[in-house]
Amino acid sequence: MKQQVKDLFASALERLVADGLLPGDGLLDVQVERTRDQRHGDFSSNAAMVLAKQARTKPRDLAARLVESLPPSPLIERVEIAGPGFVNIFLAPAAYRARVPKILVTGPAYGRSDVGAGKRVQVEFVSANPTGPLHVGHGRGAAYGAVVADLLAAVGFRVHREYYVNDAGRQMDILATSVWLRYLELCGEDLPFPSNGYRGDYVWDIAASLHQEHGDDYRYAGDQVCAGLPPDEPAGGDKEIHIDAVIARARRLLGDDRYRLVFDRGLKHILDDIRDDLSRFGVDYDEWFSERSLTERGAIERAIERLRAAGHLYERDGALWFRSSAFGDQKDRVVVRDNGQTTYFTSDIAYHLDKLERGFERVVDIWGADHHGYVPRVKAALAALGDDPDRLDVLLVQFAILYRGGERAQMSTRSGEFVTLRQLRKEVGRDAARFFYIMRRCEQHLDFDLDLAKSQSADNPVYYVQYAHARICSVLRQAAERGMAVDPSPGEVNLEQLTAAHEQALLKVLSRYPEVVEAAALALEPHQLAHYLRELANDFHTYYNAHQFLVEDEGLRDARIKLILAVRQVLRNGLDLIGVSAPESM
RNA sequence: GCCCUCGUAGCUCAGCAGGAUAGAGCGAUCGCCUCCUAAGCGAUAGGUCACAGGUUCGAAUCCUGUCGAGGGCACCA
Repeated sequence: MKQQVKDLFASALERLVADGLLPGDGLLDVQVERTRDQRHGDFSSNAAMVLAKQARTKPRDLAARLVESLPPSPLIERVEIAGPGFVNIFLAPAAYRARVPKILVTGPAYGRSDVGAGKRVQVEFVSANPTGPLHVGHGRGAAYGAVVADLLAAVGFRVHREYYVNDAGRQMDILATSVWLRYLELCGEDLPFPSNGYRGDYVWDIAASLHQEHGDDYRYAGDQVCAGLPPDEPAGGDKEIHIDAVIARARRLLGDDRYRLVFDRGLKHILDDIRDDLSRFGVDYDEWFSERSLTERGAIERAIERLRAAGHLYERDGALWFRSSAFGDQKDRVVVRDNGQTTYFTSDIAYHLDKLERGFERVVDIWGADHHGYVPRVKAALAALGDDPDRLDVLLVQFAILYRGGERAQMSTRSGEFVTLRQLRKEVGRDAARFFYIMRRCEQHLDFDLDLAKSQSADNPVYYVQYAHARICSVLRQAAERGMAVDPSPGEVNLEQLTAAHEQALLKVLSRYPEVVEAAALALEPHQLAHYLRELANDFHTYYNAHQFLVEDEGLRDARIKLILAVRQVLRNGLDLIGVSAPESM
C-alpha cells in the first residue's frame, strides 16, 4: 500500500523533472511515511521540503506543484498541503476495504514479498561450543536468529541457516578429557577431577555410555594418569597449566585414535542434544558447519596464504601476525602462534572467507554481545582480502537476565547448575520463550520475567496475542452453533458496511502488515513484528468489546466476519513468523 | 587508559536512514459482563527524551564533549 503511494509520488516527481522544475538526479529516494496523527491523513511526504532548495522554490509552492502532478488514482480520496510543506494523503475508504478480500485470497502468503529478489543470505546463529547443553543465553540467539532468518525468507531472500560447530578447539579437549576422567572413575579408579574440567551431569552420562559399550578398554591406573602432573589450582598450581597437562596425558596414554574416539563421542552426544533441543524450540538448520572441516580441507592454510600473498602478514616474536590495524582494528592479531598452532581468529577468517566463496551475497552473524570485540577484526580480514566488509552484518545479542519472584535467578556456568534452554522451555513453554526472547531489540538487555511468561493473563503479551486468535475462532464456532452461515469467500459485497471507527482502525492496521514484515526483515529486527502483533490484538480486543459480530443483519454480519477472518489470518501469519503457535481455543 | 553498546513516564520498553502536539505495556486511580471466552475493554494521572554545546526550516533521532550503566581490550575459544 505504501509502495503504491510511493510510486504515485515518484511519477509526480518525474513530471516535475520533465518540466524542468527539478534537476534529474538524486530524486530516487522519495520519502513517504505513515502518519502518526489521523488528522494528517494516512500517508505523508516531506519531499517538497527536502527538495525545495534544489528547486529554488518555497517548500509550499513546490508541494503545490507536486500535488498537481500526482497522477489520478482510485486509492486517494484527497490530498492536502500542511505545515511547512508536508503533502498529506487521505486514502479512499474503498482502498482499505479492499484489504479484506486481498488478505483472504492471499492467505498465508499475505505479508510476503520479493524485495529480497532471491538474493542468497546466510544467517549463522547460536554456534555455541558443543561442550554442554545450551543455556538461556543461547536461547535468545536461537530465537532471534530463527526469526531473522524467517523474516528474510518471507521478503524473498534465499536463506541458508547455519550453525558453526567449534569442534576443534581446546575447550573440546577439556570436554573429552573430562569425559575420560569420569569414565575412569566409573571403572573404579580414584582420581582428582581438575578444577577446570566440565562437571555437569551430562559428562557422567557420556562417560557411562562409553563404559557400557567399551568396558575397561580405555582404563588406566589412577597413578599412571596422575603421576608427575603439575599441581591444580587448589593445590597451589595453575588450573590452565594443569588441565593442559591432563589433556596431554590423556592423548599420550590413549594414543591418537582412541583419544579421538572419546573426543568424538563427547562431541556427538552433545551435538545431538543441542540439535534436539533447538529443534523442539522450533529452530532448525540447513547446515551444521564443522570447524575441523576447515582444517581438513586446507581452508585455513589457504586463508593464511591469501593474506600473505596480499602482503598483510608479518612475523614478530616467533608468531605470524595479521596487520588488521591497517583495516580499522584496534591492534594487529596473531594468526599463527609461536608454537605453530593457528588461533581461533584464523579459523574465523577462513570460515568467513568460505561463506563469501559459497556465493552468499549477504552474511548475517548473530553473536553474543561479549564477542563484540571480534567484529572489527573479522571485517578487517574481509577488507584485507578484497571483499566488501559491508556484506557482513553482525548482530550482537545482549544477555537475558532471568527473574523469578522479582529476584534475579542465579546461574553459574562451570558448576553445571546453570539454567538450560531445555529447563526454560519446560518451565514457561516454547511459545512464551520465543516471544519474550524476540520482543526486545537485540542490543537491549533482556529482563526475562519467568513469572510473567507463565502467567495466563493480559499482562502476558504472548497470551494476549494468542487470545485474540482464539477469540476469533470461538466466534466462528458460535456462529456455527447458532446456524449462521460463514462465507469465507473474498467478495467485497457488504464490506462498505464496515464504517465504525474500530473497523476503520482495524482495516488500517491490517493494511500495514506487509510494511511491518518488510521493515522488520530489512532492519533484522524481529521485535517490530512482536510489537505490531500486540497492536493488532489490541485493536481486535477493543473491537470485540465494542461490537457484536453475530448480529441479525446478514450483510453486516457477513462484513464483520470477513473482517475478523482477515484479522485471524494476519495474526496467524505473524505468529508463525516468530515461531509462536496460534491456538484455536484457550 | 582505549574501543563498543546503552541512558526516553515510578518499572519494562517502542520511537532514532531528522518531520507536525514523544508513544505502548505494567504499576496507580476510576469505570465496564442479562451480550460471540473479563486470559478482555475504556478513562484519568504520569516526561527537562541523562547533561551541555553544535549542525538546520525542523533534533529523542545526526556530530562533539561530559556524566552514568554494561561489555570488550589474549600467541583462550
